[in-house]
Amino acid sequence: MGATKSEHFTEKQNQIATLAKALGHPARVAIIQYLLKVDTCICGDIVNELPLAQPTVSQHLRELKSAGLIKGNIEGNSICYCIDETALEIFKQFFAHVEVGLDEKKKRCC
Amino acid sequence: MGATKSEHFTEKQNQIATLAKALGHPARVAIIQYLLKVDTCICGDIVNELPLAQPTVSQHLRELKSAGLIKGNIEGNSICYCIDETALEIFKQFFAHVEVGLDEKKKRCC
DNA sequence: AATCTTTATCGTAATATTGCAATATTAAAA
DNA sequence: TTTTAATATTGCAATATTACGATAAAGATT
Repeated sequence: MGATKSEHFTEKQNQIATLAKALGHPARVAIIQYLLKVDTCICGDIVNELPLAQPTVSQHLRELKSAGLIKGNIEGNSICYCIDETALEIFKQFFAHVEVGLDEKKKRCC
Repeated sequence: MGATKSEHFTEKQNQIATLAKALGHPARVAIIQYLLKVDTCICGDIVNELPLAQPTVSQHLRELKSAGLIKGNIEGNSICYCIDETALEIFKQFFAHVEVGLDEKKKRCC
């Protein structure tokens, strides 16, 4: 026990959950917001921006990357991280579905 | 160590992270989808729908509720759970900001 | 080549999450 | 009022996450 039973859920449900989970930490929200704000996106800048140690930030970046929310390009010495729009598209699509579902629900019980 | 350092982040960042974290499990995604699909929303139905034991589902419902994504109304013997649209509104707003941010970013490096 | 800079990885401690059996709670039904 | 039905809570084991110091890796600079 303790491990999520992903195999019992649909691929789509797991996909949304993975994306949401990746965004489920304030540091990772902050990273996404920072990447949106600045024009350049060097990893070191992110480390300086966040109130966390470098290895911790590196770990958060890896999680965002493995979830597909960001991508990283090696640029000489340093690494350039950017938002990956495809993941955001999936997210957006899910919320669009939610919206439609809510509109179609006539009977509101709560 | 081990605990998230929420105090170092903005209220907004923590709010988004909390919502995303609540959605960061396939069972909880499935619950939201189920609530959108059905007209009635009795807790027992959710338990039957999910491949998890009743206490586990109850726990997931509590997490969704404490994050503000759903609300529960006592209805006689049973409990009626529904989606709370205000939380979804916050989420939607965040993604709208992301969208704007992406559009304004001219320099794409990755 | 030696050093510096930048980022990743390892190891590990603290804490949180997931899942469920057992049990409690509360309201309906008999 | 006993029984049944529906949810919640407790307690606990397994696993995952968070954070960071120490260290590694790899390109840049001198």
